[in-house]
Amino acid sequence: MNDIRVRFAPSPTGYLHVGGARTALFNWLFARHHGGSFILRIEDTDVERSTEESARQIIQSLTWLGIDWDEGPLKGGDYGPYFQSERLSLYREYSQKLLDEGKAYLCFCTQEELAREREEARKQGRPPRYSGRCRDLSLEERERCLEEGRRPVIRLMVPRQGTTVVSDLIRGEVSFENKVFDDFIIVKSDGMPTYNFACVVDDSTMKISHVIRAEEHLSNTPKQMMLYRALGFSLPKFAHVPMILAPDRSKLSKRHGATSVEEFREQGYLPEVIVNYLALLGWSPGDNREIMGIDEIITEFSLDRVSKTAAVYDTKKLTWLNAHYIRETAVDDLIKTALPFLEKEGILREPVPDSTYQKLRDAVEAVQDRVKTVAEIPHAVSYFFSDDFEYEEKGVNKHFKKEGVADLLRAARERLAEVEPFDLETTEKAYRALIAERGIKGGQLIHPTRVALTGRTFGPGLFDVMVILGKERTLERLDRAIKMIEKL
RNA sequence: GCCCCCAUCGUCUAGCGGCCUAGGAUGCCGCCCUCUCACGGCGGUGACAGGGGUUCGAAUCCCCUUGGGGGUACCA
Repeated sequence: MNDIRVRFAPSPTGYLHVGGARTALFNWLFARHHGGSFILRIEDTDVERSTEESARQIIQSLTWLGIDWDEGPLKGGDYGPYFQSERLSLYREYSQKLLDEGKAYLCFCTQEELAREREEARKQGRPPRYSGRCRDLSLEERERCLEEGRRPVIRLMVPRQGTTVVSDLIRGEVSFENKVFDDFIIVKSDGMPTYNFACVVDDSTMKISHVIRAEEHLSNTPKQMMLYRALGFSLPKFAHVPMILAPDRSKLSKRHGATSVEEFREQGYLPEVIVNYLALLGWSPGDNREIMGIDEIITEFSLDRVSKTAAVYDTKKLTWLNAHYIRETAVDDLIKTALPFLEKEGILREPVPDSTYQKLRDAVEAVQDRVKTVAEIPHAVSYFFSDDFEYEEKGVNKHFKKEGVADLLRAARERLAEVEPFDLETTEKAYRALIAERGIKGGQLIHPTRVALTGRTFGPGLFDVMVILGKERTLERLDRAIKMIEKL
């Protein structure tokens, strides 16, 4: 492992959504490509919104995706702890240092005062920036405020002149006039560090070499650079990856349906599909490859092939990719991932006995290229496991209400009764013979039979269905359908 | 309001001055295969936001406009 160190630093305030997952993935790919370290750090300094449950959830989602970390929660490492809430003494140490060196100061303004000032400034068309009033507080004034029990925040003294230039690996040089920034808060009145401060202290003390994060942080970067300078830390390299937008081009949020990794999992998407798809959102290998295995992506990944344009994620393409992977997956592996779904839908219970497993295997194989998600499998195979199904109305109208269908099915039933062994070849031969004798089109017999056996007008090849069901159940279902048709 | 970023088919993208009458994928449409539905194969639809420059030559470089996104919090 070399000295390339990157991190993913989510705040545990909700599920891991596709944007976060993509950021995590790019960091991870970068680390794996270069043989560096990938660190997971939990940014739980927002006491109000952070939850342990959310942290657990994020960790679970990352694990499911196969994004593993070299240092972080559950794993440890030489630069821990990896929860910011456990690093408070570190932030205290550095904020005190800034205070001692006169690079930061205590501010006693209340949130109400500040809000009022902002409002005032907005009305007058001035930028809503903090005035810097408390910079010049006298020692006495400070003492008095402290004695009154006011809880100050700590602000960084920001240079009023000059320019801060961010050197971004993806966007090139981006410059900011220092005067657009105010003396921003680095420690809140509850003693917790703000994002910009904790982030800098941690990235530096954790020896992060490349800060790869979403573009929404680009505007924060000059502030962080000011902190690096004030603290005497050396700068990491920055790379701001484009955002992922919801289909309506707005920022991703809860109201956009399935945006969390967890939801995609529940909907029957495969982790390797999410990874493949996400890798292609904002990055491409440079040629026309789209279906790429994880190892392939790792060897090809490079930051200079990351685009600058925000991407809208499109579940249509995700679904296509998922269907493709499902087709390519070995049946036994597919069954393994489908089992929880099958169980949930009451199709079967674990442990699956050998005899059932064989049937399950045949059934899954039969529907494998007909489903787009694993979650569709239970419904697709349900009639193989339950005799108790309804006939589709469309099928009844179209195929059961035809003249002479009952008679035709009766004839078919008699032929099939004599078929031995009952396999693909023999069943089809029997049917073809009957079709020829009657001088009808294949579909005229095959369609009503399918409705009789499955209740549906679509599905796997009819003879596959017969063989998987077995002779006995095939005949039973034909009998049942004939009876039903006669009552129509 | 101010600051920053971005701009190729509906969507994801290739393109880094001539190879572009702009390539691939997905979606959609049609045809073929076929017992249905899928799969697969073939074909079609569809984009350089607009305007100025620079250049022998611009999707590619520069400027403006427009549009989209982000930031501007005691959120991260």
